[in-house]
Amino acid sequence: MARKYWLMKSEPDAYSFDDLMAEPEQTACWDGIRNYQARNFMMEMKVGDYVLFYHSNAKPPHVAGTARVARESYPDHTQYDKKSKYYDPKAPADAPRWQMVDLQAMEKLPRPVSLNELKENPRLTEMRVTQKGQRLSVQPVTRKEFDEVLRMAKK
DNA sequence: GCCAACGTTGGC
DNA sequence: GCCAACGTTGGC
Repeated sequence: MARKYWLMKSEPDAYSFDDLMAEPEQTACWDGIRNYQARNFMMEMKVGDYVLFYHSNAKPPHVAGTARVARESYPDHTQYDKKSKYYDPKAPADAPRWQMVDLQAMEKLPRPVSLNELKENPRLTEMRVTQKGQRLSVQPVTRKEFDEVLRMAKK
């Protein structure tokens, strides 16, 4: 089965690529996704898929690094944690509503690639993150798009 | 801080 | 099932 490629957003003030790099084994669970479309994409992920780690709400917003899927989707424990801001009182105890994956950091990009650069690159016009009003925090990208972002980071 | 775009909720 | 109200995302 061919590897798939994804883009995942995080606000660096909340959790940055460097934070992921600093984790034991550079690996962490991606909890807190509370959007069905984003969750469904995570449930499609397989170990070894590659991820562009995108910093939203940054100045400017940018792709910061790459990661790989280290564990396929499993229930997000924060939905049952009343002290968590991700607590979901409607999640049935026997049927988890929300799932997460584990991500392992791979490489920090040689330089960040800004959203504006992505928008200006004619090869990336189909990328969802470059399209207006596209807020989805987990989105598929093509291999060509993934490779193109890496190529841009090396110039 | 503003606000457009979008998703969710809940009354009817 | 419709849709207004509301909440969130996230660029600017």
